[in-house]
Amino acid sequence: MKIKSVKGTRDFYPPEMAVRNFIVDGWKAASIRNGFVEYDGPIFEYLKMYQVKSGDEIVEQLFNFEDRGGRHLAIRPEITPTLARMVNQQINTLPRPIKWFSVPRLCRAERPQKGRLREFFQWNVDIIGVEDVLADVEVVYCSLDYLRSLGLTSKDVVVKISSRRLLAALLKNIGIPENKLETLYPILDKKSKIPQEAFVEMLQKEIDSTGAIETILKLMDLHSVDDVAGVVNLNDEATEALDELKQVFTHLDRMGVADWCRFDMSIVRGLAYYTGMVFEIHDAVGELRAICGGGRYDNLLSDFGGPKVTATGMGMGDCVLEILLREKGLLTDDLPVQKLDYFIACAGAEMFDEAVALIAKIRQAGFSCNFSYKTGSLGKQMKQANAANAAKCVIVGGELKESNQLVVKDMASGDQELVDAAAFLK
RNA sequence: GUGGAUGUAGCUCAGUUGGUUAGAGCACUAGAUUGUGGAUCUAGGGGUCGGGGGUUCGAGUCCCCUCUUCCACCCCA
Repeated sequence: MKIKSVKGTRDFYPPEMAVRNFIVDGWKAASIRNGFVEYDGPIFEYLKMYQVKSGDEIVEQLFNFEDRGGRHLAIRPEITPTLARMVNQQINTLPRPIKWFSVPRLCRAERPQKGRLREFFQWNVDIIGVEDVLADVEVVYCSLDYLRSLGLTSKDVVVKISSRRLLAALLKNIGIPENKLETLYPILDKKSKIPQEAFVEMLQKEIDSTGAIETILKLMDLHSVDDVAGVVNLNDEATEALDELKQVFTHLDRMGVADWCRFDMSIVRGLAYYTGMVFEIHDAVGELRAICGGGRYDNLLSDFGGPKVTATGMGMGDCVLEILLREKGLLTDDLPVQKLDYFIACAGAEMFDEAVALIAKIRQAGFSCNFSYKTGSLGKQMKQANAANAAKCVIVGGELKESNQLVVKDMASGDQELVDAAAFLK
């Protein structure tokens, strides 16, 4: 029976693995440049852990199962709950601030479509224990530092920034009752994804005051934090939240990434989990789903039974990123699969034993080394050396017996030289 | 979960109103080439035409079901 790969999964043959490593290695390097330390958790957790934050409807969207001990478990669809659990467990001994990153493999039981699969990798960076908005800014900066390192520019991607805190304060300011906020957030989040009329219609279902709707529409179109005060009279909470967000943009400017960023009140983010600054990074054209998203979540640790500790972070998936990089020509299919230091070619079967000894010696010296199992023609072995991406090819031939010498050939230049076997690798 | 499109070799695709033994390019393997790689030439392997059922003397081709992949919706942590 022929077994197929499972819906929404990918097989990473060496060329695909090279692409994955290219992306993941970049993520790790950027994390380290920005002072983050790596962590990881288990790939499955108690199902209950994901229900705490997202409710029962989440169960249908993740892979869950019961183990032989009757435990209800789920393959992780995100790593933030695991992070919260891990930090809570050792909150009293961990030095703060906690700046951690991870590149977990995640699974979600959703229907696959462009930029979304059932199994993927997601880069996460989080800062726990810093209340200052500088931490939020650092998370944004770190994401941009990575994207810039790939060759993307502020013409290719845009960071859309808003604040949950500001949004809540402004809505209350224009007479929206507190208990309406939760229903309004998902609607506002749709602003840029649906036609204007449909958006207004959805607002009308929830809000009676036409004045309030007009104000919301004006707010949604603003592109600068400085214009907010001109649309709404600010109460103390709104003023404070606005000052905080202005501070975010000031820091971004200091760090030299202000031209990548803009204020956009339609960035709300799905769940009620965020408490402060929120952001998404999109392709400039706006044709793909978000490359990256994140924000401040000050209540999550306490929601998971820990003390009240502030946190901010972001996640970036590999699927949309790969599509964008290909579109921009920053990812080619001929990415080098793997390099090899030495390939040993054996000129004549009678030299094979010496060749085998040499291979072991090279590997012991810490170099990568490969060879052909068949002592066919030398030309054939050179072909293999080439296919293996070898930097150098060592030919073991008559010279070894005649004068104890090896032929070392540089595969890139084609130059070759005779080297004393005793001095080789010394 | 809903809707639309799709499926022929590892990949990209031909395949006439239904008609003999289903083809090409690339890739792969071997040879030309037992002391020199990327090129060239020659040969070869590789297919239950996604799977199952039906119509027909006869199905890659027509019909039904199912699966996959892609796209959109729902959702997006």
